[in-house]
Formats: sequence, structure tokens, C-alpha cells
Amino acid sequence: MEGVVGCESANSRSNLCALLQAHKSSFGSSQHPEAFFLSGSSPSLLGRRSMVSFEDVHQVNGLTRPFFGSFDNDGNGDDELDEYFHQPEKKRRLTVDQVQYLEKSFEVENKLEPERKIQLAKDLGLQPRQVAIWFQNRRARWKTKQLEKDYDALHTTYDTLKSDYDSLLKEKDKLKSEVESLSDKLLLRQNNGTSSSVKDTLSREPQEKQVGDNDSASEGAVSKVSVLACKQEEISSAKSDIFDSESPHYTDGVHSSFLEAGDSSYVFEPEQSDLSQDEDDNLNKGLLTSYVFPKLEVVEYSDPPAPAGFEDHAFWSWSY
DNA sequence: TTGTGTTTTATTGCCTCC
DNA sequence: GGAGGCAATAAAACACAA
Repeated sequence: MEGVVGCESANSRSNLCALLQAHKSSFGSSQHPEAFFLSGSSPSLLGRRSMVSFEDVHQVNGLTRPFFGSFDNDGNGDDELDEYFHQPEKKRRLTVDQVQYLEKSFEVENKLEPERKIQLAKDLGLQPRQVAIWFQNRRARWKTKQLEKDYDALHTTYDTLKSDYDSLLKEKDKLKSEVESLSDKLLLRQNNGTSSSVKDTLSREPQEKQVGDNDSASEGAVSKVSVLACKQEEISSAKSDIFDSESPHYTDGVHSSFLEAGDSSYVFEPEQSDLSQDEDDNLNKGLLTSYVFPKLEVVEYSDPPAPAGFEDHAFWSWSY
């Protein structure tokens, strides 16, 4: 038989050992020590830090006592008590049944009111303190699991957003190069010495398109840029789900015409583009804006989420 | 069998609440 | 000031590969 008597000599809050010894001497052979703790004696007598387990009193030679029953006198008498009280302290695992019972109780309510604790202890043949410790440790495990779940969910969200962002970035680069090549073409046409002004050239272009003399590259660029605008709107709305309107990352109401800022890269990137340096270019781009891309508006977009991790982002926050 | 990593039980110290 | 909760940690029990 293994008994557990834990006495914390340094514990000023509990004079448990003295209590136990005093109580032991008062035990008759017909009275089980558990009755001291479970039959209405105030558990507070034990003090908060006390740890006295009688769970193994009935576990003689590997026989597990029934823990749902009452604490009947097993009739072993003083010898067993003596043996019990002189066992070295040993940590004992709860039985599978005890754990299952506690798990079910935990599912119902993961906090433990004093009455429930006493009742559980009674049902399981454990000390109230052991039940409390089990719940405390169980809450800690539950919390860890929750953190892992939350982390996984956030990571999945992050991966999705990142892949969306990457594909948009590729598309943006592709469109950027198309815009550049079209601008070059336009410049070329302008420099070829036509008698008409650039403006005339530009204003003629829609009619050319209407009669079928279409520049497929230009048309493609228009449609693709429109697609880009739509996608950016999607991103904007997705972002607004994450950042609130007061977020410094979101410049509410600040919309720019595409290329108006003289920088075709501003869609995602704040850095300057080479194109913005050329004044003639700017003129042409302004014309392009008013003609080729008259309705294209782009919400200014903050820096993309860093791929190397998302811990630093303000929107990754835990809530319980 | 033994070394090692993981899980479970229990303690300690600090904090908050009443 | 006592009771109870939590984080950190110790230590026993357990699992498992070599």
C-alpha cells in the first residue's frame, strides 16, 4: 500500500502535519481517515497548500478501489494506518476512470466552485485539493491548445493573403511593363514628326479604335489595367477588414488617378519609379491618364505584409 | 536496459478580489 | 488577510527508440 502525506514544513499557512498526527491518534479502527476530509469536516482546515492524498489507501497490491462509491471501512485497522502514514511521498497518477470523470466535468464547466470541488472529490475519492490542481493544470493545457489553434488559424489566413498578394504583385509587374512599352510607342509616334500635336494624336485614337484599327496591345492594356483596378479594390476591402479606418496604413479618401503621380509603381510600392523623372513623360502620362485610363482610380496601398513572419503586425492580436 | 523526451501531478510565488 | 487563480517550474511517471 502506498499512502501520500505531504507536509510542507515551511508552510506557515498550514499546520497540516500536526493536525494529521492529532487526528490519527484519535482515529478508531472503524473510522477511515478520509472521513476527516470528506465527511463534512471543513476542508479549510487543511490550509491552502496542504497536500494529503488518501487515494491509495485502498490500492493495496495493485487493486484499485472503486472511487464512485462511499468510503466504507475496509477493516484493515491500525496496521494499515500506520503503514499508510509512514509511506514516503510519491506521486500517483489518477486512474483512467478518474480522469474521464474529471474530463467530463471539465467539459461542463472549466471552473470549479467549492461545492463542486468537494462533490467531485467525494465522487472520485480524491482530496478537494487534488481536484483543484487537476482543474488548474487542465485549464493550462486547454489554454495552450487554444493558442496553438489560434496560431494555426492565423497562419492559414496569412498564407492565403500572402499568396494573393504575390500573384497580384506579379500581375502588377506585368502590367507595368506593358504600360511602359505603350508609353514608349507613344513617344516614338510623337517624335516621328507628325504635323498634328500629341493631343490630336491622342484624341484620334478612340475613333481609330471604333473603326477597327485597333491597337491590340493598347486594348489589352486597358482591360488589364481595369482588372488591376478591380483587384485593388478587392485588396482594399480585404485590407479594410483588417485595418480599421483609423489605421495609419489606410489613407482614407486619398485616391489617385493611375499614373497621375508620375509613378507607375505606386500601386503597391512607395518608392520612386524612373518614369517619374521625365517631364515630357509626365505630360504624356497626364494625357494618358485623361484618355487611355480615364476612370482608373487606385487606393493608395500600404506596405505589404512581410513574408518573414507576422508577429509584428498590429492586426495579429489574441483575444480570449 | 537505459537514455531521453513527453506527460501528468504537484509546488511555489505572485497577483487579484472580496 | 484569506482564498483562489495563474505562470513557471520541479519531479515522478510514462513512452519509446537504440
